[in-house]
Amino acid sequence: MSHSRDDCEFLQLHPHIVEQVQAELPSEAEQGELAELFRMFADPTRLRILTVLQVSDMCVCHIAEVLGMTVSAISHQLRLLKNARLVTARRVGKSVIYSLADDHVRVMMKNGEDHVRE
Amino acid sequence: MSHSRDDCEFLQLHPHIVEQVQAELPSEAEQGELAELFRMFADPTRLRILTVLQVSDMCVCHIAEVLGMTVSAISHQLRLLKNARLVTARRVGKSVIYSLADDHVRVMMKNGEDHVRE
DNA sequence: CTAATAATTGAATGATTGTTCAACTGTTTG
DNA sequence: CAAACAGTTGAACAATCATTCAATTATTAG
Repeated sequence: MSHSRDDCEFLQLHPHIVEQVQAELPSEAEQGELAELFRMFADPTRLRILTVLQVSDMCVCHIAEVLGMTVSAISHQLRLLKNARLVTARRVGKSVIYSLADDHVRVMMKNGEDHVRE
Repeated sequence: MSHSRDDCEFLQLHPHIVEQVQAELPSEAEQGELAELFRMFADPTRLRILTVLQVSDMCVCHIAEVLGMTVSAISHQLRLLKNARLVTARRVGKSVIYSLADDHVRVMMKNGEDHVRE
């Protein structure tokens, strides 16, 4: 590190602020989980899948058709969304129908949209 | 594509569902902006920076110290957060003090935390 | 049982990205 | 002015990741 701790003059005026703030921070494990959750919404394809499922439950085949992508690509992303408990799957005959896991997903997306609209 | 549109029997029962759902979807530009917003929260370091700034405005030097990372690494991430209008910067002497841009950031994070806690 | 449809999976590939390092710009102090 | 501090920036590197392709599982129809 070219900047070591003692380089900062400001720190000498507030010698305890670093420890104080550190004490208030959530654990790294919690932050990691939170980052993983946001990461699910951070990819355009996953976001579009979630948007589609807000309109209607759908089989993989339909989702792929709506988004103009391969079934394989969609299936890979659905697996991530399912592992993150953002969607659930139920089998109906040969098809597997995916749904949003709960309303929290809608809230998260609505919140993001509000911020984008400034 | 190994699965073409006409392969799906379900589609023949609901021939217009794809077009109906497509018509309700937001534009790709909107979805892209939304994904970019979520991407800012999707990295542990950026998330920790935002958490630190929730406790107190801080100079780059302090943030680096609290998180145990180099000033350079923090500065790179702060640039992304500033471009996304999630933080603002003001110069005070030799230091640059960073702050959360607005309360929307807090809302977004609180929402994510609620979902992580199930 | 065989053929066809629906979906999943693993490996490979190309693109993106977070951190490091070194060089650089601003600001203050002597 | 020169020296020191605070922060920024660009290139390079390693790691992560989304998509493709091919092979495979599961279900249904003939």
